[in-house]
Amino acid sequence: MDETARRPLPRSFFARETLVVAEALLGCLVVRELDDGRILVARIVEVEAYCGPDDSACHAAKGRTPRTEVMFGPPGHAYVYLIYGIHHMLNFITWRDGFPCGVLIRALEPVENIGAMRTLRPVSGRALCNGPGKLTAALGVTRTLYGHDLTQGSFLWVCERDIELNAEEVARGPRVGIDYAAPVDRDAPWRFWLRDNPWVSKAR
DNA sequence: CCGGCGATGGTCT
DNA sequence: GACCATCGCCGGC
Repeated sequence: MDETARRPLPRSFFARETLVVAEALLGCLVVRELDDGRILVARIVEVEAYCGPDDSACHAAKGRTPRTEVMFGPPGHAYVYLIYGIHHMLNFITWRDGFPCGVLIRALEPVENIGAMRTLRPVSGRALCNGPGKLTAALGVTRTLYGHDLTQGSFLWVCERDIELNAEEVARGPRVGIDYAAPVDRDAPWRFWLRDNPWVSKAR
């Protein structure tokens, strides 16, 4: 990847409706700069949209709290939280200031510096980053990146896709792991993935 | 290959 | 004190 291709996507990319951003993120590259300067690159192959206070699956539906504070701010920032006491989840904040919503990154296809990823998460095969808790481990993403500005080109950012993507390559369906949500939200087809991509997470 | 279950800690009631 | 936007292990096939 050359230097121009590593430019971070601007805030205007994230400042669109969450479903639009979610689908637009497919095929894009996540770039992670470790504290020692090493650069890890991976392609986004699966995401889920969480669409504001009226979406009962969205954390912000339960109100504004210290944890969800970043969701209520401007788009283009990282929302990282811990789930089940073990796994970090990585989300990108979308749309507009004051409307809490975002996109969960659920699976990545490793592209560059895979050896470093396997040091951070020593497993073989596709278990490296085919799940939301796996990919944060493989990229060394923790709560220290909570609220991080994704448009600055440091530590964590996103680059536009470097491949062609046709509409028929994109699949969509209900989100995973939100049984507690209202039926209308449980059933909403707000999970997007690259059809047939082997790095997509196992449906649970 | 698969299904069930325990781990583990921050967050909110 | 309950709830989790999950994962890995273990046992059964």
